Amino acid sequence: MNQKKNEPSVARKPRRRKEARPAEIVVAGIIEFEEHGFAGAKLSRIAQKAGIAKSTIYLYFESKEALFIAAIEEHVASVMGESEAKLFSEEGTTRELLLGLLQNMYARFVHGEAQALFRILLTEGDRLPDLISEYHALTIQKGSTLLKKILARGLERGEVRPGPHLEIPHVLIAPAIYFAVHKMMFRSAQPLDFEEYFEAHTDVLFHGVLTG
Amino acid sequence: MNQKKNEPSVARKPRRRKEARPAEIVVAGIIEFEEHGFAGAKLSRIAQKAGIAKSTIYLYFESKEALFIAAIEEHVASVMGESEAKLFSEEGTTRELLLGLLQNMYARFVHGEAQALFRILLTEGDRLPDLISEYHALTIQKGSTLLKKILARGLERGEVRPGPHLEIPHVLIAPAIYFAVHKMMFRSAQPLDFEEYFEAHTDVLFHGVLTG
DNA sequence: GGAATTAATGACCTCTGGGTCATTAAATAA
DNA sequence: TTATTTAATGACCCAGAGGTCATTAATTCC
Repeated sequence: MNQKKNEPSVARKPRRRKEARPAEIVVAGIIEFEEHGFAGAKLSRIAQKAGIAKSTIYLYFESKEALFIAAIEEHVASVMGESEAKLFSEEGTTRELLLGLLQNMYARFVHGEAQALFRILLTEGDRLPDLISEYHALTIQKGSTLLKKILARGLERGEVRPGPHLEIPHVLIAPAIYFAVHKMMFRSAQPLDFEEYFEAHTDVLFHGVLTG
Repeated sequence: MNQKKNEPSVARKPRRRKEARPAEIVVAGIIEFEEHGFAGAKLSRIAQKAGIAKSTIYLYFESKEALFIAAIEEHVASVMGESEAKLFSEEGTTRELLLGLLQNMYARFVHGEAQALFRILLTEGDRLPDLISEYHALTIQKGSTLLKKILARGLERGEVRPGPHLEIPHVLIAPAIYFAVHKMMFRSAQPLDFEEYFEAHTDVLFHGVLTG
């Protein structure tokens, strides 16, 4: 059973790691999956990005699909984790609370790492219904719940006018998502100026839902 | 040079077409590309959808990439073609004009065929800068120009308040795009109710930019 | 220092999928 | 009816990518 193939040759440079490897592979994987999608991603390129051999990936992940899922899962957790509890601080005017929420959203989806994740899930989400649900819960669900609270509080304080937006707050943050989408599609063709856009968004939003 | 391979066998059913074929292949291709992206799309599956053999595709298209580009180009033209000139009819209140524009947008991007195209370009646009530019010109560019006109007219008539939205009208139609994106990602998880959403959108929009 | 362990490797296997081509049969011409 | 043209086919080719495995060398254990 022992044929004499695999005569390896000389000179390799295998310094050890171990705990670090999986994370490195995941990082390289995220980049590759974001650039090429699942089908277009190549394990050889991921390995290259991570500075290892292709076969090394299989020491830590069972398959391309397994790596994909692990990578997305970790990214969902790490990117969407913290920093939402303090947003609803009960202090400040409704205007200030909304402004803080929007700044947070733009920071995440337009400037931050969440954009890559957003793009991957938008593209490849059909194969990952569970992750989509989790992502939905961590972003849209959580965000709109928070928004509803802010609006309800504002209504009590007389700062927010009544209307259907109290139940469908998505409409209010939609321009932020639109900006992210626009950036993904048209960043080469015709980029939007962020400062102007942000001002237009808040301006319309405030005039649209605030009293006075 | 004449080896005796390809001993074909019996019984096929090749009734003729000819002018119809390319269009059929394009339709099957659009569906396949929308479902699986460029890299994930299989010519065998496209052929199957079109009811022909895989090799028949090569009678009409040079390669997978050529088919892809031809398919997208045709779809951009056919889906985005007509029906925008009459939107700005100079008659009616600003409110009515805006309402008409929004209904048109939702009809295209949420209910109509433009959604598939939108998804493909969002996913695969990086490889097609020219098509992206064309698409941008036909949709965003044209739409925002029209919106600016409506708003400018409204400003003159005293129906629209001044503000940064006059220059960045994207903010006003963003919720429609958001709805389409939400539908693409979360249609299984948590679909939005269209009627409610549309009402919230128009309500916030009108309060946000109209006077009185 | 030597043996056992194990992180890492690259040659190799296999199969899928884009692409080619000789052959077939329906349509058309003669 | 026969010959010619051509739309269509399926067998085939082959590169590339996912995945496997015997081998290697750094590390650890004694």
